[in-house]
Amino acid sequence: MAETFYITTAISYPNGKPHIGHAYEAIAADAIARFQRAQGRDVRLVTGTDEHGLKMAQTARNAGRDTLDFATEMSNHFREMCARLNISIDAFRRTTEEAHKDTARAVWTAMRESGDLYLDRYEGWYSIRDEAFYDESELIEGEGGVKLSPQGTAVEWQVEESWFFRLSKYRDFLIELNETPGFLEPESRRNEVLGFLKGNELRDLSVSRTSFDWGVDVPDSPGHVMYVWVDALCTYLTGIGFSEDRAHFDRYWPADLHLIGKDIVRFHAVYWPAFLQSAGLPLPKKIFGHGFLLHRGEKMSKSLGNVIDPLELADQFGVDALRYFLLREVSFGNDGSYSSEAIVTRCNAELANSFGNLAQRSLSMIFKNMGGVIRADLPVAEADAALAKAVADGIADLREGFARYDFSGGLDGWMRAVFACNQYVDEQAPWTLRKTDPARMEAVLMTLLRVVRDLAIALRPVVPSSIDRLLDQMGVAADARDYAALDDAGWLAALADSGFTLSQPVGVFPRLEMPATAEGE
RNA sequence: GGGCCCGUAGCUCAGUGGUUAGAGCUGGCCGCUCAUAACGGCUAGGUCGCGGGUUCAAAUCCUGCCGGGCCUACCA
Repeated sequence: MAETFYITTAISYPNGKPHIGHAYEAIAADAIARFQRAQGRDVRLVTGTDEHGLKMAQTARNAGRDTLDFATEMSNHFREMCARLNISIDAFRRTTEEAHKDTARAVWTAMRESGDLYLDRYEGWYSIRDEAFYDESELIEGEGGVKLSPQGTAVEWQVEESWFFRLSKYRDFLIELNETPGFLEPESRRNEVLGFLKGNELRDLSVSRTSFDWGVDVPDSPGHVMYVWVDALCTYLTGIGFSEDRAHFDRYWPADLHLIGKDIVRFHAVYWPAFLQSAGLPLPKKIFGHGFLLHRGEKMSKSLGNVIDPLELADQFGVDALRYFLLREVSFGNDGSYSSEAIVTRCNAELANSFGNLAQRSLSMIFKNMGGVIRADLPVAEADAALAKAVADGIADLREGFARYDFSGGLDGWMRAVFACNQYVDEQAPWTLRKTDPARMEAVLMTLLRVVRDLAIALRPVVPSSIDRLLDQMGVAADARDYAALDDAGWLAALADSGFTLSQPVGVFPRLEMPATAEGE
């Protein structure tokens, strides 16, 4: 049986439509999932929405809506985004599902049985907006001496009974865990978490609320609902059938990767492992906190009016162009910047001009000069072997890069291979060979067919639907497009024997129009 | 207040002690014409944020400062 690979995105709080950050994370997760499938792994990709909490209940009430109805509508925006962006999710789970509540309760009960939960009183300044308590010292002063949270939201003094989790008990465990190479990446995030863990006595965590009821009921504790993070993080367990299909769960847990934004690293690298350890469950193998996308170098915010709907970008430039751009342009783990011009420039230069045109010119020459006939029996010249080597090296670079979540680096290696192909076309000049040495021309064109096919297969996790349209035209079988196919030296002979011939090719990476006026200034 | 990360060509970035600091894009020149006015070659362009220091040698190590981002704290 194939080795498994379980990856999750963050579980989004759907208090608005998904923004480009959600799209970015989903696309990265999907590229990883498709890459691992291409490597032969048995992959599960899970995402979902975290729909509990006072904010959701209040927003629904203010809109005069039933809370669950409202949450469903908002959640569907996220589900639709995944569909639109071609995110190959195996499950989309909502925290409002009964199966998920069963998961969260089971984890709670296990933590309680470990003696890590106790009932106490929580008093403090509470911000409804942030759903968080703040220490007196954290508050800032607003106009007229009003106390505000560090985020500038209103706070009120609240006293409530609360369950607490003995986080303090896990400090040494968490330090050791986060010091483990590879557990938390990138390095800068790991430094931060270790600084937090080593620099402070960990306070026990308040993990239940009594001030509202829109949440998962705490077992045997009427009036309490679970704290957001106990609830939401358990979605990673729900997603592979924790409370529905234990064999399936056991096959995929622990997760190979929780892909998250840098803003929620602490919940994943500190609270989550402590919860799991307490509940007697294995820990995820890796947490990766990616950076944020900036619009023209500026943070997105509603007040700046530069919030861009990712689906509009997908409509304007195409899903695959958006996917390619985000993975290629941004150094994964760092913040990145995007703009319409950057998308158009990058995609035109690399997808349309360099690779798309390479494919198009190669297939077109085979169609016109060989009648589209495939031949695998032609002699291989030194230049052909050298090109094959260059392409194999570029693909190896891509695979090594992607295995480390270095997408931009991996794609850089892939591009070098594309450049080598275009140089080869120029040097061999098959349009000249057509008159001087037609047999050699055929060998050159078949060499190009081979390398285009390999480059396409390598890139497929990034731009799957475009590549499939290309490989369809090339007669490459739908079940021979993973990385194992790269090692199949006999594919061209098999294709030739099948009698397949190329038709007039149709380009799959069109040049993009530069917007007349820059978007979202 | 403490800590972490970043600041390298117009743009996006690589380069963490050692020859004249690199790549792609953009600009200029030349070539080619199979191809999506695409491709190839050549070329231009940098006080490596700023100032000190260590070293035979620093973009690379140390220190101070400036700018940006982030984490954190019973600063008043």
